[in-house]
Amino acid sequence: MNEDNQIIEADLLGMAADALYKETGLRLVNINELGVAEQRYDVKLRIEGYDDFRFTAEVKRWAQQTNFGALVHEVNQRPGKGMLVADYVNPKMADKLRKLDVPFIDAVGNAYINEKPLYIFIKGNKNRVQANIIKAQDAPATGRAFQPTGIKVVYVLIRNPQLVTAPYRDIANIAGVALGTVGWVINDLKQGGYLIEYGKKQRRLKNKKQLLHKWVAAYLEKLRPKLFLGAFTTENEYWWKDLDEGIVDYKARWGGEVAAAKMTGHLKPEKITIYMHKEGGNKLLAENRLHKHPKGNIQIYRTFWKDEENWGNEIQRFTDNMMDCVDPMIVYADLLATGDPRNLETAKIIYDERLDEFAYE
DNA sequence: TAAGGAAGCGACGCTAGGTT
DNA sequence: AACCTAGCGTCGCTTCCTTA
Repeated sequence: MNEDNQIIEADLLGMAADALYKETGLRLVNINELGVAEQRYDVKLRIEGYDDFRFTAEVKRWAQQTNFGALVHEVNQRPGKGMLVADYVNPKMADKLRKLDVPFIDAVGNAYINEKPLYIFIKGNKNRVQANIIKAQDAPATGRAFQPTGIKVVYVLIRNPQLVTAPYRDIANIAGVALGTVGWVINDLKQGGYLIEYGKKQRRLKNKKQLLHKWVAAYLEKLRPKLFLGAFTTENEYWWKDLDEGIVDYKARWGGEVAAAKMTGHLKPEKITIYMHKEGGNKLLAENRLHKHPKGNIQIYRTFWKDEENWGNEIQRFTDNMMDCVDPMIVYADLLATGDPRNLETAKIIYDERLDEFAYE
């Protein structure tokens, strides 16, 4: 509801820093302002006196409610050393985070920081009323529009404006979700001010820019982690260049940096992101000698959209004939998720060139 | 009859509490 | 401290009902 998330997150950051100071006497200061493209994604921190300790914060309300794996994934994807800044980290979570060596601080003084001479581990501080104030301001994302299935629906609605007025059954069909889901999503969008109804059975998206940003955040948090198949590696460093458009033969597409490079020419891809359909996946892995490796630079995700052929002709207008790349919306999200400065720069370009204009009312 | 809404159900994931 | 387990809430599906 309240989309002043930046403010709330800044508050949360401040509260957590204060709490850490009270517990340890260490000051955490913000040395970097907002991120790119209105989406605040990250803030850098350092501990005063130890100039070397820099973290990139992942500010997270409702840390308890979010998927733990996704959370760790997100924090680890921050550039440099990621740090979770949360409203409240319960003891269980604290242990798990420490095990995985994920630094965190929360608003009630729990913390884990393990950097060379410095070792801090505080857990068990209770969730106080103060933290609850933040909670009270907006309920957790319990609305259906930004849940995994809702994200699918919103995606096809944004990409296919005519579809907004189509019968629920059609929307459900194209988005690949159940009929019952569509009503929930539409109502949630209405309530959030992202959709209006007029005349008889007419609907229209509203506030599309903000919707897009919300979609990106929700996509990264709720849906993409579920699509993640794993990290892979291969001997030939430039296999992806050789493959290029041939990737469509495997029913797969480039995402992230490769897609961004193709769209803007502003990037030399280091991490390779692929979205692949169920069919053709094994062939893709085998014929290109990709094998699983925890540190591999090839990130593979499942596609969440249905085959484009079923979408009708309207969709082609939006894909810009880049049939070997995923939608710019997804590329944009992929880039933001890395947090890498050059990627953020490129994300901005993609936003300006391919997303901003369509998002106008 | 076509379309949206509601009920009910199962699957899943998280939490708290107990046990080893 | 690490591991189970039961309990509970949420999500999303299918099916049925209501309304124009």
